[in-house]
Amino acid sequence: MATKGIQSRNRQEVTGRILSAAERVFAEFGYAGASISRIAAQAGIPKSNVVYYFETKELLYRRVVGEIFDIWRAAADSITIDNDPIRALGDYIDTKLDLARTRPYGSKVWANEIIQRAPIVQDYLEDELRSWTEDRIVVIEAWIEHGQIRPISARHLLYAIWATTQHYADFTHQITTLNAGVELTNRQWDETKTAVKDLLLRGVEKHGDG
Amino acid sequence: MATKGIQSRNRQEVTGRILSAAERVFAEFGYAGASISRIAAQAGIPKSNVVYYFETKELLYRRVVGEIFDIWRAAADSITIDNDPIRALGDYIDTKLDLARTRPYGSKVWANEIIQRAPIVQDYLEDELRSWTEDRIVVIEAWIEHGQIRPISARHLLYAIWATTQHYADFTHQITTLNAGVELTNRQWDETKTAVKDLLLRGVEKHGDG
DNA sequence: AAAAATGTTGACCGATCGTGCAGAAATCAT
DNA sequence: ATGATTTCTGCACGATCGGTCAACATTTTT
Repeated sequence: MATKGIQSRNRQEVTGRILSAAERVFAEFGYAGASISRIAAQAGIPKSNVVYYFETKELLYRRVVGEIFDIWRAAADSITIDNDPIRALGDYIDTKLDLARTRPYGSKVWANEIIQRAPIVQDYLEDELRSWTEDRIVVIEAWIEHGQIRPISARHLLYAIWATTQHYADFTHQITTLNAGVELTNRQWDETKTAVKDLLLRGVEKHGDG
Repeated sequence: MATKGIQSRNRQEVTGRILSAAERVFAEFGYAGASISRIAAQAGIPKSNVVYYFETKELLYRRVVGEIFDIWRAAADSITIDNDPIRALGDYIDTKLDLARTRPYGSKVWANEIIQRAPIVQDYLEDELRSWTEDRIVVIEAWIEHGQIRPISARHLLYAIWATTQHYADFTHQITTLNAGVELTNRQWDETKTAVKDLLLRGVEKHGDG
């Protein structure tokens, strides 16, 4: 009774491989350019097997987008009214830059989807992202009212953090090319974290040249 | 002898309509998802006519990417060693945000291409973008040496400016959705310019709370 | 006015797409 | 061991893709 049997175990393993392959292929070819057969080849199984587990290309795609959305949402757990603003925002930037490095394909899928006007996941934007964003803005504006940070635009601060952190995922190829064609080293990723926080949070801190 | 005749006039008009339609369709569907017939329909001409003027989908695409690349390059004319740093960078941000508003499709095409690892325009990156970027970094580092700005990372400052300004083009749909579903007004675009410069240039200025 | 060059268009080709489906293979329940 | 259930796979379909081509229309050149 402890296990669910070999079939269930395989089901989870195969669907996991499909999702991972799909995230990569959707990122590298876009929704229209990603074919089910390419995803299947990337996962090492026949095309029909992908359809068996996810029914349609669109349903598979929604699962991929939903995963990255949930991960990003969890990354902002530090933004609460009781936390220190600079530390909370710094942690958020660090976490998002870590995700830019470890899950670049997910970020690219999201970027592709938004660029193309969210034809598939518009409901995510209107239901979950909108309320989520408003909640964070309330927290940041409370920090301002309490005199903990400078009176900047909370909304545009969030947008700037999203833009900058996701840039290091979505534009990895451009950054690598401008880095003599080699991927960023551990040290360079640390420098990136420091530089991004330095640039963005200077404009937030109360005392300019602390 | 003053004119080139009716044919030349039409040639320019038709190719212009095709390029404009292609920029939009490539942005909204990605390279693979953009079909020649859809571009033709957007331009109001038959598919064969698009092929007649641009031969292949790839050549048409390269023309579209080349256009936006040239426009962006010109936007950074203000970044020279003789200009005041804060004013020069502020002008650059203003100009790029204007372009985000007036040429959002071009920005999206570029984003799509880089996300997909520049399969078509890798030579642009290695030849033109690389040297162009190094030149701007030299200017910013000279400003630092002359004590005109704080010693920030010139490279990451450039990346932050690119990321943030292009975010308002590439993620227009997300921003609109988070703006109660209506496009940004003139006033909101002005607020955006102010907020972006406030956030990014605070970290650059020599005297923190001027 | 005739010839040449340029522009325009629909028909067509082989390839690939998403997906439906029948049946084989493997696993589970009894 | 046997039947039920789940998993897996090859094949076939209509649609669409990028691109070719020959026929036709218009403009330019002679």
